[in-house]
Amino acid sequence: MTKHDDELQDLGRFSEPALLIMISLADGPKHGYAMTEDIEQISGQRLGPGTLYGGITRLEARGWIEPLPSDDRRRPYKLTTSGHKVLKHRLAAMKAMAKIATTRLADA
Amino acid sequence: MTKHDDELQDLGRFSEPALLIMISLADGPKHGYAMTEDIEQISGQRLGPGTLYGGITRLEARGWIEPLPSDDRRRPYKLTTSGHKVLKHRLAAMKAMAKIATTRLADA
DNA sequence: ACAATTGCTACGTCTTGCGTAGTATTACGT
DNA sequence: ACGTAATACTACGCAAGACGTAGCAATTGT
Repeated sequence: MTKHDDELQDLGRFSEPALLIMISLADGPKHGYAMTEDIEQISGQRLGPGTLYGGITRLEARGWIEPLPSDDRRRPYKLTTSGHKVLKHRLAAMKAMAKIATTRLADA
Repeated sequence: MTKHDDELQDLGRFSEPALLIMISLADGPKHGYAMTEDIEQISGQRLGPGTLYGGITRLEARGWIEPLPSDDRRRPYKLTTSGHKVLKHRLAAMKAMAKIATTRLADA
């Protein structure tokens, strides 16, 4: 497996919160609190601070998101190029899985 | 929120492994080892025994899958009615999220 | 008979999820 | 101007899940 594939393959535990955070940033840069509200809008679930900022920290450590220079107490983040690529890849996999699964449920 | 909604909403950490296991069973009953291979086929990732049987145990505890009478040393499981419903709901949510996210990535 | 595969159990550890508490700042109503 | 609510985080800690390793019995293939 190439190094390139490693990055796309090595998703670790690509958890729900981390995914939601990245999707939230797909829109454009946002700070934590804005993500909470955006995620609540699109998914119906509100992440507590522990979940949210924990996820943000891990995503930053992986290089999938990065902080932008902040003027005030807000800490905005954006998707990195790498993060963008990973998200895209992940979404394609999700769609493929959902399609297979739906067919299976329907046939059974 | 009604009790019915609770069941659909309270997904806990509806993790990747647990989802894969349920999708694998959407096909029809399978035992653990067969799930491993099926999951590898459809998702490209092979779950180790710790991940797999841990997930199975938790899904059974939640009442989303249940064991079938076994003739030999294999332990087959099937989706319960509740599990079927939860999976269906979950897939719909996944698709909706994937759609939103894809649009966001494309527009940005 | 021997090796490989099947099928699972039983751990232990590391990572995540997630709730709570706390703090400081801004916005809003009265 | 004052109090309250909302904004925006940090820090902490427990619980649950992910995941690897080791081990073992039964079955299959050569």
